[in-house]
Amino acid sequence: MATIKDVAKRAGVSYTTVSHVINETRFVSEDVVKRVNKAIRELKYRPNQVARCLRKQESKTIGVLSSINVNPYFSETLTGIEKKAYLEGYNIIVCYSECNPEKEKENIEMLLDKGVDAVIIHSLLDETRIPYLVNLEIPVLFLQHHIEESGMDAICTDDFMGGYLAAKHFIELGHTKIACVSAEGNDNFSYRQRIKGWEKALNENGIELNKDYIIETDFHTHAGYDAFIKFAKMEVPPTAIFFYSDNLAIGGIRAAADINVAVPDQVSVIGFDDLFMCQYTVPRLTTVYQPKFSLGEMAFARIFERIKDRELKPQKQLVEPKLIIRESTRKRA
Amino acid sequence: MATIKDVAKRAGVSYTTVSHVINETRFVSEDVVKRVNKAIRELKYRPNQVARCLRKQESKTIGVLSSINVNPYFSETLTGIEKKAYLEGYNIIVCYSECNPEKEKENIEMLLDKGVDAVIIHSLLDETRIPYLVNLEIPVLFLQHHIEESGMDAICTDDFMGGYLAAKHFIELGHTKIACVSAEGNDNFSYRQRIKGWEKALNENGIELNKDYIIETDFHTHAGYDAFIKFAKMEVPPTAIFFYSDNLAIGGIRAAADINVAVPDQVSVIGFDDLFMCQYTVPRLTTVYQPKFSLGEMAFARIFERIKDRELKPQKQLVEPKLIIRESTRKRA
DNA sequence: TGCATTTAAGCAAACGTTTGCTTTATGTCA
DNA sequence: TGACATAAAGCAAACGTTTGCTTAAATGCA
Repeated sequence: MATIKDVAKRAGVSYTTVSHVINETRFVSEDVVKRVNKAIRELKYRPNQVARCLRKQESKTIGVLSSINVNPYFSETLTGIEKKAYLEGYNIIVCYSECNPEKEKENIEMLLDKGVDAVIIHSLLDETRIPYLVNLEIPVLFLQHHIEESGMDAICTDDFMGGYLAAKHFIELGHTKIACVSAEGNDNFSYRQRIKGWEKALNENGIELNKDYIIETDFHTHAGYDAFIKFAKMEVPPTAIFFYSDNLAIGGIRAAADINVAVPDQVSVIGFDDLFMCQYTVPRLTTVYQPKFSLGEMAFARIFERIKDRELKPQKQLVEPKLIIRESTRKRA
Repeated sequence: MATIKDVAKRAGVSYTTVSHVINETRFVSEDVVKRVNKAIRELKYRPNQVARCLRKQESKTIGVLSSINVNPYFSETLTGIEKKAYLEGYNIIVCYSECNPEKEKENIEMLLDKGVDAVIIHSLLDETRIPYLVNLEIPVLFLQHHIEESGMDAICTDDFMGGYLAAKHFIELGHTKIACVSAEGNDNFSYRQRIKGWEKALNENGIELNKDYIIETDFHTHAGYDAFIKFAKMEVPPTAIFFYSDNLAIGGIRAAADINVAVPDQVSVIGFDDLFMCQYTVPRLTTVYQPKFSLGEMAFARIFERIKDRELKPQKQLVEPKLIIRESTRKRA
């Protein structure tokens, strides 16, 4: 591989000048610019980013830490981040914490060692693990997670609104026995918000929250399957079920088919995310849409701003979710 | 951030010695080792990987180039790569070519500029774009793609066998009007193999290949939907359809539901990949399983071998697929 | 004791850039 | 013509490591 010195030699100038030609950091006479560019072309020279990074202390690389990758939801967001990053000449290093605090911490350290310019955290980490994040010297942005007063950026779907919309839709359809399947309980920031919005809609309409109608479980599709069956077997089963994610809801409607419960005739179902797959399930899934791809794009756009202007104050951006009505919900019989 | 010089000063030794302590590259007296390690702990020193990379010409980072990320199949493979990489202290930079030759090339160049130690290509790139890959000085490995004589490693599912298994299953169930929905025609290496295996099974059983029973389309779920309807509307519709991917097959069975064609009673359906989702569709999808996660793990393991021993000759590894029989296939009525 | 050998650790160049400071050549003006 | 300003480009340090070569001290042996 040719270096800047090879280019300089071939063009008959100092390598300082070559550097200035490449970066357009000071005036160079037309004639010299031409010679340098010619040499660059002839040698197929490309600046070594590692050396540049060492000298400039910026790597044009950002780290993305996800918890896992099983849910297509994560990939779509990642795609949004990557797309925007590419346009600005940035690369992304992805790590999966697998919800393991040890791996999470190690990953963050690896990212810092590699000199990433910023980190996007798209991980359901619980709050005890924040301290070592707060005083990194690089910008940190949380996706779908927000920690008050943490001094970090956050971009989140308005989960409260999402939960509210789901419950309200059920109520408008005449349902009162409304259940909910969540992932992961208290650690889960999104869930807490959704359930609050949910409760609000119930309260506004004088429907009491029945604790038996809430199942907390994990985020695997099969957990949705099991939860549905549990509800169906209750003495007074709910007539409407809100699943924390489409992934869970898909398990739910599959369970319904297996035990001959008709969705939506007997039970209405709402999911969350609007995965692509919702358009292909039987029945097609009513769900709360969140703009996964855009969330990724926004995340990069924001972190890029912060990289360029280190004085910017952290902020929180909320993105509006939208109810998408398909075939899995219906007026109560 | 503390540097190696800070550590050296604090421990009262030269920074050469600190380096040797860290890397265990030469004997250092017990006493000095202790002092150095103490200083490292006290300063929370971590070696700067950028500087190390510049000097050693190895980055402990590999590049992964995917075409896109819409199919969960990609994420699962990526997860396998990441997991193995993490265990060896490697990070991965992911890029998406979006099937755009320009972006693909740019991405490869960016990866090289960043000094990645190897590249895994998980992209359906067509063969015209190979030349600039063959003489990179770093190992290159193709996932699910193989180019004869290219001098590059490859790890592939035995697509020929996969196609063969699918067709044979249909034949054993008594089907003779057997159709096929593929993605992307001739550029697609996997597809060509699958269709060959497919043909072989047909030939062995004296069934002629009916060109009208082959639809070539793209890889989107909706393309599977449309293809199913096209087949259903034929004068003599097929009684069995093999979809190039589960993603397409899922579209297909959704179409069946919409036009009241019973799967599997009227038409049997087989997919390919064994996506997680196959267990939750209605009906559950019979499919050709390929070990997506393991493929990722194998890919990293192999590329790691090649990084460590640059004399290794490129090789091709074939992974056996497996037919998973669920509910979408049945004996011909 | 004196010389050769071994042991432990330091010196400084190198990796490929960027950038503050300096130099050289040219032009301007009284 | 001489003093000074300006234009264009070069020099060399710095980024934080690794590593070949060297040095100083300690040891072995006659």
